[in-house]
Amino acid sequence: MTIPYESRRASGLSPEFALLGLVEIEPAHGYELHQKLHQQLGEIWRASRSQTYNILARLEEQGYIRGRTEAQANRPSRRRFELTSAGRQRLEEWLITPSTPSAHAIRVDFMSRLYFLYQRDPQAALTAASRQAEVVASHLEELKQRQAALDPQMRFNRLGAGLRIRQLTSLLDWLREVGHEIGNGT
Amino acid sequence: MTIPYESRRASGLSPEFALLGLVEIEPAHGYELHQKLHQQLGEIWRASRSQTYNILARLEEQGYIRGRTEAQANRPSRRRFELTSAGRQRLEEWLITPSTPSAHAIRVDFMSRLYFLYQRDPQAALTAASRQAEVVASHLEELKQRQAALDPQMRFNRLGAGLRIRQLTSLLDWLREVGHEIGNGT
DNA sequence: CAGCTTATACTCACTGAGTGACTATTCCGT
DNA sequence: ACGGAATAGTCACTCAGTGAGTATAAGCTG
Repeated sequence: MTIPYESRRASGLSPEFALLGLVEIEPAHGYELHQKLHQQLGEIWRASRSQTYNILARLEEQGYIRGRTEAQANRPSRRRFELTSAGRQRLEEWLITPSTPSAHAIRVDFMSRLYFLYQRDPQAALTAASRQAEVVASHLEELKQRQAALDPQMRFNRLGAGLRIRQLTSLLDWLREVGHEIGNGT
Repeated sequence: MTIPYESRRASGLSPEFALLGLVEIEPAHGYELHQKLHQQLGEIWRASRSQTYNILARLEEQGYIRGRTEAQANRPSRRRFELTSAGRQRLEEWLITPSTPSAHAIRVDFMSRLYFLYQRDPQAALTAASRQAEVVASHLEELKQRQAALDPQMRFNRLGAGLRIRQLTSLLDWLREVGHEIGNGT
């Protein structure tokens, strides 16, 4: 059995879905997508240009987007990408699936999801935020129990676990605040 | 001019230095190092066995460690690694250089440093912690200013920046607590 | 108006992170 | 006696991420 990609690499996030989302809003070529990523989600993702192209190439290879070369007079020709139906499906699935409860995943993956959901419907974003908060909260409980069970001798392991717990706690606060902020339109 | 490795990849942390540190304490072979990494720093790093071997291979290629194959009767032969002088130098340098001020770097890179420093001399660990706290604090100020300067229209960029600030703040609290905890020996 | 930088648009070759599957042998428990 | 853990390591792979390079036209500067 082939283990699906998502579970194989819960970390290792890249702006893959953000690019799918941008392409869905409007088909565009790589250079343009890279710019949008920077302007609109620049505090979230920091992909280099070649990284953006890399991801687009992979997405095309995997059949989630399809690019068509457009020749231009007086300019380098370019490839305009659009979603395939597989890509659309993948995007929709991502939009309704909470991120893994790590600080990093929330900051990049969840934030991207929130961005796209909000554009469609602020209410959907609100729902996503509270579902995400639940996932984080339950993971937090789990971590707390695990820490309690850690060998007290393993001091640095405990400290490490303690940091995680703290970070998740402040993450949770933030998630709830985001819910509020979206709720009452600023 | 070649840009040095460290600044090229401030993120992308791997248990590279943790392995150097373990080898310094006691020369060992890969399997053993992997186990120690798990037992002693398992809450911090989660490297697979092959990942550990990968890193060891690279470290050897780069001249930081040197491995000698030991044949064993009735067991697969193994390679015992020890630090080279370049490796020792690299390790010492790492030990006195604060981590980049991101949550992830603190959790893995800084924690590892603290672990090794503490074994040598709790006082050194204390110093490292307060130096690290300074670095984080100053980065935090920078972020706050950058957030204030962000276009308020870019709501999601602001939210993203806000989250970073929160995470860094709780990080800083934790760092100071760690200082205390080390200070009064429990 | 010659010459410089900047913007457009993409390609390539690379190092490094991280995983899973595989090879072999020995020891241990049932 | 026999299956499974433990010991010890290799291999081939995908994905993350960077820097340098290619080519052309628009814009501006002295």
